Amino acid sequence: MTKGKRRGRPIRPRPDNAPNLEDVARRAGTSIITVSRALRQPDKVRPETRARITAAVEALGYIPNLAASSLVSRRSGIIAVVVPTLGNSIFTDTLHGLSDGVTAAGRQLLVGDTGYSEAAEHALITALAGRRPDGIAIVGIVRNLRSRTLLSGLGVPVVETWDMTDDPIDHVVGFSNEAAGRAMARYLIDRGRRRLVFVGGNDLRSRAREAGYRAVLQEAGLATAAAFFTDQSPSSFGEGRRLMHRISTLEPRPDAVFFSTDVLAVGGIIECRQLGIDVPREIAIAGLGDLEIGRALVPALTTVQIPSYQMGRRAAEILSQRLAGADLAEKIVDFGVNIVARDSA
Amino acid sequence: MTKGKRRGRPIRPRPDNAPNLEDVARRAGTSIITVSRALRQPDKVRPETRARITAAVEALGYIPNLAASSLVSRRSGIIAVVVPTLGNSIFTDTLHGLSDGVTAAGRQLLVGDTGYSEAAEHALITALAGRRPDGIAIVGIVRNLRSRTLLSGLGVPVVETWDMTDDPIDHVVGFSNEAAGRAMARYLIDRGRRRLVFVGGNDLRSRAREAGYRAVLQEAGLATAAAFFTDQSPSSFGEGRRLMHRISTLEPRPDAVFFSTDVLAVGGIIECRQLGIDVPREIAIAGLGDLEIGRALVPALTTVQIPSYQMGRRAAEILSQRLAGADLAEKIVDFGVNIVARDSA
DNA sequence: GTGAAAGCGCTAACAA
DNA sequence: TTGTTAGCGCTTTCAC
Repeated sequence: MTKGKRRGRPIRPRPDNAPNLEDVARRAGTSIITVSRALRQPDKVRPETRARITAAVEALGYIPNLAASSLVSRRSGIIAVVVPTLGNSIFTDTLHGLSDGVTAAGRQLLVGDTGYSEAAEHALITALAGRRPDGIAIVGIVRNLRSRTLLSGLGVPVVETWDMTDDPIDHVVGFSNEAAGRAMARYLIDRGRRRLVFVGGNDLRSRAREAGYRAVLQEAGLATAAAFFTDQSPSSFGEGRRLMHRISTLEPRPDAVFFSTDVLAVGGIIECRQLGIDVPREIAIAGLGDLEIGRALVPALTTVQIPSYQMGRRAAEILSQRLAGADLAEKIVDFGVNIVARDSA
Repeated sequence: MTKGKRRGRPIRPRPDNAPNLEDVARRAGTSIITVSRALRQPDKVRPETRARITAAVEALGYIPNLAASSLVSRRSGIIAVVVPTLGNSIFTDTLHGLSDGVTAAGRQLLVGDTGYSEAAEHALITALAGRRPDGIAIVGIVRNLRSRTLLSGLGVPVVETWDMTDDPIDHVVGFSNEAAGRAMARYLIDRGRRRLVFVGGNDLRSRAREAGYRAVLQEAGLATAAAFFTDQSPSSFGEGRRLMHRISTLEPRPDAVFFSTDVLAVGGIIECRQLGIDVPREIAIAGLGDLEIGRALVPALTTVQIPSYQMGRRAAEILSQRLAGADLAEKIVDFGVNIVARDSA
């Protein structure tokens, strides 16, 4: 069969100048299926034939069209990734882990961000689903029921990350934000702090941290934590400074502040230093995320460690295993909560 | 023609349970082409027919297979993105801009990182090319000739970013790293500094900044800048502290340090504060990138502003315009170099 | 406004 | 080891 012309009426030549299997086959003096095999299962082709094919591929600069491949093989080699925002390195670290874990298997990342909007999330998932990804990774837990139904109906492995749930769509690799709040409250109370403040955002993760924090205070019979909120997302160092400034005027003055993110906490430390407040003697300051800046800062920031990169890495591994045919019993991976005690609290 | 069975010998039913156009058409009592049209050009289909189709789509949860679509239409709706690393927010900010600029047009981002390796870069570009992306955005200038040839042979618009060149593969949206180095050297000299140091990494961008910095020193007849290098990539706050510590022991002590990244510079400021060195009175400190932390820090960091998000945004716009048929004459977009004078220098 | 036929580039199944 | 045939799900072309 001649390229660009079949039984019926002649059609115009391919407008795409990219060579295809037929071009390579013709040049190598073999059939297209042999070329296809030489590329995918080289040992099934006689070395001699293979050499001619390799030369032809090289000469033509042939690059297989993966759209055609995925159409027929039903494997796209794509992992779809949904992120709340690409503007926060704490999430792109997870993306980084995914990338590292996925490229080893020759797969690629199709990425989209939702801007924390459920509507945008659903639209994004639908759009990504059109590519028939082999697997899906999501930063966050999907709350919207339609989205959950859509995802579980896709018939591909799904990993939710960055939070914990009893009832993942498929897999979850994360940690409990509530447990993080609890742990930090306990830590601060154990160090003798009694007038605790919480600072966070309005997103679900931050709210969960607050809930845990408050719960422990209540159990300990302490006054409910004063709480300060920011609408910024992602939060900023400057916002941390502003909030700390307001907190410093409270009467009686608090002796500990748990900022829901390291970024805010670092701002808090900077502001304390400006105000001449001794951290941690007068006020203990703690954050969450274990950003590198917290380690370099003086005083070094006490924080809840979040294995952002590792969660991505692990999610990628789970997807890879599932795609290799494994039937993982362990659907829930809880990285737990680990407080890094440093100087600020 | 019945689904899953044609003229020849019967074949097994489709193993993929996802509904296709034929399923929708059957349910809507029309033909597949009409369904296709109803989805892509709704006004070309009678409202009545369209309603039945919409209902069928809804009922079946039909999601078009974009692999099939891109195979035949030769438009994939994919923008391929090449990033040196996903571990540095300065680059993922560009990714963020790309995402925002690209999703408006209903396209998606296929992302890969190279780890700064030319070999990995070539492999990645090849892999991405297999998806037949509609456009390609690259963080950095592609140096490897084979990669450049490959990219220009793809027949799709390409935008390089984050650096400047006279000879882009197609388009470049960036700034001159050498000019950044020059500008900062001039700034420091104009402020009366005479013993200048450079601190940077080993990557090409950092080297270009250093070259510009040194050139101005030479023109001004000053002693060549002492230079300190880090192999870390991305650089860290801690590394900035360590390097600053070493610099503080130099005799005679320098009176200005230009760190090639804000991250290093912030570390430098922290270390100075620890050492009791007055910034900027004793030593001026400057960075590059205009990270938010530099604004919140005390003293606030003088830096070279890098419009990371905007470069991504602009790159996306250029790709969109090209894909809409525009033949842009302006191949080179230089964002220029803008020094943000704050307290540290 | 609607539809039939052809075919995008590739791989699965089977045959030689 | 190599080749033939069918067809993945969709859009393009052309006809009605």
